[in-house]
Amino acid sequence: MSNPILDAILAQGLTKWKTEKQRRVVETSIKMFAEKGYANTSTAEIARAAGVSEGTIFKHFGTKDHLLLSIIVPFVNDFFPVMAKEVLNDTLSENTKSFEQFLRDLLKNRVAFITENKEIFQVFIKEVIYREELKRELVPYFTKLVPPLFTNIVEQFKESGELIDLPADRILKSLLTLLGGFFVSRFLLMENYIISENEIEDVVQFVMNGLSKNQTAE
Amino acid sequence: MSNPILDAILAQGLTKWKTEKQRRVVETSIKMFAEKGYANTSTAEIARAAGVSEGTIFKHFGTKDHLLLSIIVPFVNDFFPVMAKEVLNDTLSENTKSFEQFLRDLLKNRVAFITENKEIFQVFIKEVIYREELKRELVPYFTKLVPPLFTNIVEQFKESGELIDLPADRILKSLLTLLGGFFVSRFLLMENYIISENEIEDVVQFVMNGLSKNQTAE
Amino acid sequence: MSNPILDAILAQGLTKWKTEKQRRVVETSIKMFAEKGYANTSTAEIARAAGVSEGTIFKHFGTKDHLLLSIIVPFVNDFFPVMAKEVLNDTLSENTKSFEQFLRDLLKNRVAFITENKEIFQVFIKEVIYREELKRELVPYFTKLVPPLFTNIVEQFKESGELIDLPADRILKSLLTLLGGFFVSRFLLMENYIISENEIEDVVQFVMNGLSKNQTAE
Amino acid sequence: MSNPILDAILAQGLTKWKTEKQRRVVETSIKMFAEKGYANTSTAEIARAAGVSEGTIFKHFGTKDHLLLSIIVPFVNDFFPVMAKEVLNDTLSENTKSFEQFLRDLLKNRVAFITENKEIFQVFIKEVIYREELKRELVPYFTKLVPPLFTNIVEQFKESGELIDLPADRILKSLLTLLGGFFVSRFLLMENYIISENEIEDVVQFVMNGLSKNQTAE
DNA sequence: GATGAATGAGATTTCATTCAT
DNA sequence: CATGAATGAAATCTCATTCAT
Repeated sequence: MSNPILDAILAQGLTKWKTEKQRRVVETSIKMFAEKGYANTSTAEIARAAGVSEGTIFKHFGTKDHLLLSIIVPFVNDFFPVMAKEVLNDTLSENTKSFEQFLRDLLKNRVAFITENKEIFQVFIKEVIYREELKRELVPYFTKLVPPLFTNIVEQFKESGELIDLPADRILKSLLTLLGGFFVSRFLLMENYIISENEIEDVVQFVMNGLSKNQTAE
Repeated sequence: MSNPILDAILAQGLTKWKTEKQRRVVETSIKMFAEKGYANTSTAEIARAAGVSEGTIFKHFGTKDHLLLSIIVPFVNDFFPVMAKEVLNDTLSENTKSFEQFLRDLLKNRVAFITENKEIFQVFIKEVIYREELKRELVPYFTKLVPPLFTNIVEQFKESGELIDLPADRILKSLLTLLGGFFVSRFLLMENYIISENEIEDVVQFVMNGLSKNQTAE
Repeated sequence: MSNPILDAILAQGLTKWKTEKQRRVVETSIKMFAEKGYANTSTAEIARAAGVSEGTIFKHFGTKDHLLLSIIVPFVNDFFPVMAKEVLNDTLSENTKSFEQFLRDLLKNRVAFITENKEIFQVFIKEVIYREELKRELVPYFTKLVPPLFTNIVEQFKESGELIDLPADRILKSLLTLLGGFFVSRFLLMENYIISENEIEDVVQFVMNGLSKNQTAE
Repeated sequence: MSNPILDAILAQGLTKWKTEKQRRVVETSIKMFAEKGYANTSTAEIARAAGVSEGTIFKHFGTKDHLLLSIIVPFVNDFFPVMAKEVLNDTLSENTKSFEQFLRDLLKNRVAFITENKEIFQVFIKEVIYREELKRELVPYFTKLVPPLFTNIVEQFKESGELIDLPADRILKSLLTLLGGFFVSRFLLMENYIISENEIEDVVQFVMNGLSKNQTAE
């Protein structure tokens, strides 16, 4: 039942790094893990690039693995909960008149967030995909956490008649697959790529109307 | 300008593995690279699991890196060209009456292919995402190769009035993003997952009509 | 219930070292562990003194700890079983007329054996005393194994009237304490010390008659 | 000719530890050294367990080695001199009528002392046996110091006719070997073992009369 | 006096690769 | 073609010790 990585995730408070050198280690690690991957980055390289001794890294983070978690955990703690509360509820209850608008706001918000944390996002995705143990522990965490966040919204707009009359889980599967592919392709495959408002709008339109022509007219 | 990996890709003929032991090495490597990633699999482990000596591996493959390429290259050589010729042209000229039908056939075909080569697909994706040098060399190869394959088809169905009136590159971006997300999520994140006909149909419908309700009516 | 070190002890067959280099590693380790102790001997030192690379050590022995066991285990397997069968039974049934004679023979035999394996004996004792985990696993092994070997003999000579009329366990406790102290002091504290026939005879006399004067006569 | 450890032993006065934190460091070190040995206990562990900073340890003790000496030296200074004066002389001149009684008193006294200082005794023995340099410096110290303490007594009781007519050094060798084995086995191998009056009496009887039956009779 | 961040030397361990058989 | 012992470079990690605060 015990899940050490999730335990670590939960245990990690909001404590930010105590010293300048620790901060430099984390920042450097993010950059190097994002570029070459965790397994291809040595602690010696990190130490050199961060201008600290290797001892310092291990003094503070214990193991290289825990250094990785020290990067991933706060990101995970920020990414989904924030999505849950700030984005979903706030957006939904006050401003949003339509699912289309909700989707547009969500996309803009998450694109902005990931653009700001692009390298951590890369590290996170790469390691979740690459390392079986991380996948085993984190993927269920998401698949349990994320769909419920959206189910209510989808149901609501199905009732209002805006969304197609399919079971919410099937709607979400398509939607999340597209959004996942969107983020991964844009932030992992196309580096240095900047997502424009127009592109977000294309995605929104694609989600809403698909590719066939005469959806609306006549 | 020289590109060693592409060179290797092109140089590699259709030669299949000569000896039983070589075959076992390749098969074992695929399994282990798929599960733990290239960087986390040692040649000693492969040798043990394949029941050969480490010497044998290096006799045949020279380096561990070349062993990886010996796995990836034939896969790449199969995946896209086959897609190009067999699927696209054949499908298009003879059977296909609509883009929707083309998309359905393409998806079924590629789902079948990847299901058969699931582990190699995992190795391929993981390493392309994980290792900068591989990404730098292979991603442009795809972005140059793949869109042209589809441009004609998209244009054709735009003219026939089935597809929305957007520039082909924007249509393709949305489409390929979705399809990429579909394959990656189904084959990398959800292991042991079997894709049903129904699910393919859901994707097709989503691509064609999106999520909003009143696509057709009134 | 499982006991990894005992498992290793039992698993270890009579296989002697396969290669010359491995033999040199073991021999060098014994010398260095005996002199400076396991914890104060680095694998780098061993490699240098044995004329092999560090890699070779770890290729064959896996860990430094397993190298230690590779030394201790065959020693343990030789020391006690041999004592049990060859020394006790053979000596007892055929040659021995008295407990005194049995004790004399036993002492000579074991002194000869340990003199031949002095350094391994030192390593063994030092590590059993020094490291809690080894003690926890090996001490019960001895306290279960050794006393039964002697109980019969003691009982037999109690009946024949040669030995004092005390419970065998109390006799053995005194006897084994003395013998243990004898071996440890002579082989661990006094190095380069050679045990003479006379000294063995003194021990035998001490065991039999103690230090008080008027044991026998008048 | 200079002997740093002996120098330290002599230099160390009766100064007890000045601050609470120093006391905690020493106490914690004794426990941890006794359990895992000096070499397997890090100063970081000691600091954590003692609730002080690592800096504090080095502030007071300079080096880890000196911390060990700060434990061993007062013990050595207590153990033998006290034995010399209080036990030997006092006991001898006033109360003791026989060697047997002297031995009994000595054993009771030392058993009580070591029982009280069991962990320090363990540290002391372990490190003397384990580390060559300590052995080289401390063993001669004992072999020079201890036998003279007993020679007079042995000679006296040889003259009085109680003890066997052997050279004192041979008598002492047997006796000290037994006593050493007794203390080491009881306090190092059998932990949590409590030595009873009966057991002491058994040892005394063994020393005086040995194991053979008809010492006295007829 | 006390702290604990930082260090660097060195320890153990891993691993792709070589090569004699 | 096949082996597996051997290597050495590099990786992760440990730890006594220093020092600014």
